[in-house]
Amino acid sequence: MPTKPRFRRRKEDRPNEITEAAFVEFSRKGYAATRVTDVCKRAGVSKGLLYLYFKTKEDLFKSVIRNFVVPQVDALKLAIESSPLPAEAFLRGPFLKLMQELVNSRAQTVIRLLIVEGPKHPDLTAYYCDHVIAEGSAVMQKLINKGVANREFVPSALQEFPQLLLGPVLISVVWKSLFERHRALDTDALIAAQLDLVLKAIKPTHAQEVTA
Amino acid sequence: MPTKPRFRRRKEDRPNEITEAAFVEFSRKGYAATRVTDVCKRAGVSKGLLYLYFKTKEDLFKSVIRNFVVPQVDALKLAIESSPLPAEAFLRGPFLKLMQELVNSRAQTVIRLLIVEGPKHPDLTAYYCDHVIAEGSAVMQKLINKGVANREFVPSALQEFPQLLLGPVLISVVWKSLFERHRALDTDALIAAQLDLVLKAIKPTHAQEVTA
Amino acid sequence: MPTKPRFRRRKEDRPNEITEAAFVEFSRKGYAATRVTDVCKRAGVSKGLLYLYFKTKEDLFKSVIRNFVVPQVDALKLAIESSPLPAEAFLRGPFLKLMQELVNSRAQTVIRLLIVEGPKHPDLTAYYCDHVIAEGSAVMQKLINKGVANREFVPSALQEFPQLLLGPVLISVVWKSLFERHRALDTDALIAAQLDLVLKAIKPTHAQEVTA
Amino acid sequence: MPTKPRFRRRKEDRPNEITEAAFVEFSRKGYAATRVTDVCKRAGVSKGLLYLYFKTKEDLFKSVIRNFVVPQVDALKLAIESSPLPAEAFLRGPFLKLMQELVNSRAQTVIRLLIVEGPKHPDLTAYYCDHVIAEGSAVMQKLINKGVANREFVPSALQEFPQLLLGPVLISVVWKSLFERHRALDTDALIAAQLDLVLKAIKPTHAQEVTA
DNA sequence: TATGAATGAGATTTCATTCAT
DNA sequence: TATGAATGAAATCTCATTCAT
Repeated sequence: MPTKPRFRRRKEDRPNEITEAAFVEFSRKGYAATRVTDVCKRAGVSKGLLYLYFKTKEDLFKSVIRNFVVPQVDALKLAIESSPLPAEAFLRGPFLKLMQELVNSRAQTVIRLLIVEGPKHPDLTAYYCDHVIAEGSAVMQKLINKGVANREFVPSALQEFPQLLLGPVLISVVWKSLFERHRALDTDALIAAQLDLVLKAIKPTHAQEVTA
Repeated sequence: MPTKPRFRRRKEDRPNEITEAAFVEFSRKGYAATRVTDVCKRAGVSKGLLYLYFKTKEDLFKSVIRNFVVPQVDALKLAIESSPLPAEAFLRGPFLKLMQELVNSRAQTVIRLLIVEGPKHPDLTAYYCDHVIAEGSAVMQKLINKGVANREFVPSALQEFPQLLLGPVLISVVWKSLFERHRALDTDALIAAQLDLVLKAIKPTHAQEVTA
Repeated sequence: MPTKPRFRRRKEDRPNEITEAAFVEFSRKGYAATRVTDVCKRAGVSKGLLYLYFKTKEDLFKSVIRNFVVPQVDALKLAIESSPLPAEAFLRGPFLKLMQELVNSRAQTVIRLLIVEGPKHPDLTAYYCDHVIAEGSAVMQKLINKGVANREFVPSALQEFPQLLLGPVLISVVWKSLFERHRALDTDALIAAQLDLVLKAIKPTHAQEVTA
Repeated sequence: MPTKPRFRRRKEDRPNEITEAAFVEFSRKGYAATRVTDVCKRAGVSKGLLYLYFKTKEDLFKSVIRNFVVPQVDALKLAIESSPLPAEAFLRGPFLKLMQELVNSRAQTVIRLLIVEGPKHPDLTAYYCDHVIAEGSAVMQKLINKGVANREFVPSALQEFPQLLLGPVLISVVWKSLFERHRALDTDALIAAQLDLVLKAIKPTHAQEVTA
């Protein structure tokens, strides 16, 4: 068997391979504690090559965030917009599942990294704000509004603050990274509970139905 | 013998002064980016002295967290236990105010620091878990249960997951540190909205009351 | 067989093209701060090709020096030897002009590079010493001596140190690279002044002429 | 005998010790090729300490230049201004000696370093221009003018370009660093020759004296 | 010939921690 | 107690050079 070739020459794949490795390292140790060398080792690449594709460590970090964030939001948008289900059914079905999965996905890492490093990178948070927060909120808002229009829901503050649905997701993510080893939390149940409470609050009561 | 000269600080104050200075520095730059020297400068103390009281930078960090966390929880416990108000009135009154204040208090900093550094310090998160999470949850749970016992509230998942009330607090804290400069968020309204929705969900409806 | 296509450069030109590009880069940033990559870019050539012609960066440097130095000296030699003018007329005419031009020519760059890198490359300075210094001095010496023989000039230390004529050239070169932006210097006048003073010193005075 | 103490605690001397060491290293290898580590080793100091006193390597370099330049110029100024000698006697005596010594002094190194690094550090050359070039020229100019006023000298371009006297000094410095090992040059004689020629040119001739 | 992706040694700089005073 | 000069390990980043293609 031949020795490992020193050169591999795969220009197109390299940036992704490196970003992937960086994601893993960052998610384990956080940005500051991750050494560029470790990323290189994981990617099976020399330091020089990493710096060929990413001007600085910070650059690499931004690339990690951007790479893993956009697909998620797009998936959500697509799911909501293409679904024929009525609002409540959609929320209790695909939407709940998506939120529950978020907690165990890479989103967890990205959220933690953002919380940590965000304040130092205004351009990154601006990007995130526009592409994730704004679009995500808009899409959820549209869904709630559709329900109100349908008479599935009564008007409520949720129309203004659709992100309330994500409160337990954030709690879960933080919990998992901090307390999971000390105390279990059934994040699926937590997220479902919030959805349930909120739906109970915004669904017309019998009295209202009668009145209407 | 004369009294101690006033310009000479009493040594017992030193650790607190240092912790206080460290809090400020950590909250501005985060743990990794804070230099011990800066903490010393702010505290008006030499490096040697700091290392007399705190074995390592990490040690200092833990002290910061512990110092600012316990009083908060104690205040909450006291407020809940000593209040004569019925559950809903308490939630809509003092409790809401307390949650809203949390967002602008030092809690914000502590939460961010914990998220960042927590994973590296299991003992710290264990401590936090026991003293803040567990006690805080217990106290909120007792409050909800009291409301249920009173027939103010119907049974709900909130009894199992009282932390759902804090979802919007966490959202607010994260928002403030990341997105505030790009997009405003009325955190008071957000927190109030969640409380309102949840109360709507767990208060007996007319129908239920009649039935019951 | 058809003629070689014109868009394909003939390989014999490549080394010169590279040396030319290197000259430009070296003269802008100095040897150490010039990256081989930049030379390649300027020459429109890949790194591999550069290293085909020049074993190392140092090698390239030496080639630059040699390439631009020899023609200059040859021009001077030719000018002096083929000129029918008497010594003073030659000095005040073509020689002065040549010196003045030197300051703005590539010689400036070469001199700076030599001063910087020379000490590290004894073989290069040896080459330079033999081909530029020795020959240049000899040629100027011959000129002065001719003037003395003619009775245009009286004997003087200039016969031993003809390089004194170049003092202001060196001053000008250094000045231009260091101080020009802060303080202007009329280098043409400076060089002319030295020539004038020296000629005044070595031309026979009336008294001497009479005596003689 | 005890082991070498790790700490020496000589705050006041350190910057000078380090600058001195840096001077030696820079003068041997030039700025770019000198490693900070080498300077530290020579100074018997850790890298951290060097960076306590000098923010960057460049900073250290500037300090080297400034430290060795000012005393020289001050010495020249003092010598000229306090001397009772007539102009020619001063030039042939103390001034000649000073120029000759310059070649073998640290000035040689400083000049080489300046030529090499100057173009990259406009602030440094500005400083040098003001403190060395301007003041040096002014002081030489005053000397020449005094001689003209005295009728020791006739008016000449030397009044405008006193730096012509330094031409052979520059030649000598460059020669020593580049060609000395290949070909000897009697720099003392070279400098004296220039002075002699120039004086011959600017002293009144017999004819002129008679006429006048 | 010709390319340019890939290497890796080595440079500068930072900062938590120590300890002579 | 109290100081802050001094340490040195370790991190990021650069660039001359190589070699599979």
